[in-house]
Amino acid sequence: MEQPDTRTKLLDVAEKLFAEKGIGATSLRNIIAEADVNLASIHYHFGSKEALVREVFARRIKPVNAERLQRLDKLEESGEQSAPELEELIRAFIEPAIRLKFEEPERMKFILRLISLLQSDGGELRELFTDLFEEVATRFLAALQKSLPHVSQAELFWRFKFMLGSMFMIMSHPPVHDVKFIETSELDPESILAQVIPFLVAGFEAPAAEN
Amino acid sequence: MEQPDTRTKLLDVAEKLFAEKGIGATSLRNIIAEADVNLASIHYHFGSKEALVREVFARRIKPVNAERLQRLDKLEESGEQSAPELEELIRAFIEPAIRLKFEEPERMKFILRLISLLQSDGGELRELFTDLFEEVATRFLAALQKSLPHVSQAELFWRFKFMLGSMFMIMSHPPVHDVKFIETSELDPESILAQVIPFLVAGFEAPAAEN
DNA sequence: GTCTATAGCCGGATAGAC
DNA sequence: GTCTATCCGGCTATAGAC
Repeated sequence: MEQPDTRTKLLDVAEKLFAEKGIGATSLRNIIAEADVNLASIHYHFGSKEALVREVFARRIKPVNAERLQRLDKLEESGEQSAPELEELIRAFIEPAIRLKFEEPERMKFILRLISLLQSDGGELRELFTDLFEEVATRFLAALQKSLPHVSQAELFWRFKFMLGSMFMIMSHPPVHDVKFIETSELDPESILAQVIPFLVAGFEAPAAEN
Repeated sequence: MEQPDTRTKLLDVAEKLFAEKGIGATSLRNIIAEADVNLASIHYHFGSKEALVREVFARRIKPVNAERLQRLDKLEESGEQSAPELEELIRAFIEPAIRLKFEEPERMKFILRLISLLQSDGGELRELFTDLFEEVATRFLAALQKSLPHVSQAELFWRFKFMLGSMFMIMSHPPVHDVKFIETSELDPESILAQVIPFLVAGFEAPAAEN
């Protein structure tokens, strides 16, 4: 059994604690206690708490976004002239995150909660969110526009945001202390995809508002 | 010009700073500095930081949820035997929050960002979220079920969560430091409702997944 | 690369005068 | 109800031995 090095252990523990307690509420001391390493090692490996936070996110998000772009590339290649199908686009965006969440729970169970936290953050974390997602958002918005030419740019923008909202709700499910007013339902990726994809396809295809 | 009392001033400033910097990152000292009151006054009026946080949320959320329930009551009365229309139900849920956000921006501009923060919180704040929303969620889920008898309970639950996700995205719009990859579009409540309602109606009515 | 020790600051909370 | 003064613990960061 390979022992993770200190740097990896720090990232793992930080990720877990950030997801459980929030970033601001997690101190470096909390992290080094649970990782069973020395306080100074965080500064040695990352330089500061802020740099640690950035690395916690980047380590997980970059591969997921790379997969999204790769799938988008494939869709755009194979279609060539005709625009990719809406459902395939949505799936290319949603599925990499969902599959990771449920199929590699040990690796991903914390970070996906954290991303929705990033989104609603009002502070400096927001900038990090933009850095990490700008390319994916731009490319997918353009592809969606080609598949839905009758939807105005403003509408498409909102529908894309609503899609993000649905994804964040999935990502932060189940709540750490489970919400009482709902029954926790199926948690395998297939069921969840089967729930969210038809919902989003119907939403994207909804008739335009007559503004 | 009526001067707000200390208690109100504290709630206002706390709300603003929580939304801007996050709750964990906002200290009581930040708050009393901007409110220009004494440090001890927070403990005098609220007892602790945690109690202040609870009150910041409750003050804003309770009236919105009361309005939602009132509108739901009316829909259920007037329909009597037949179930209320789906679009009306969605509107009764979404509209009170949206209208407040855009029509009373001074009063509501901070708290609505905060609520989406509550939702993605993994810690004790989650409990507060449940306390504040349990009744509304239960009542609306039941009403939606009656209007959509062919949708299974599990599906309805997810679609309800997706609706919350869309609402949170609206609430946290625009991001404090605006995201670069999107153009900020229309910000009046009518346009936004005209975007979100058709999206959600279509999503709720989407054909069931063939699991 | 890892550790101890500590600097120096900021946090929430409270006692007690007014 | 408001204020000052203060307790005491936790925080990030760094210096310097090994």
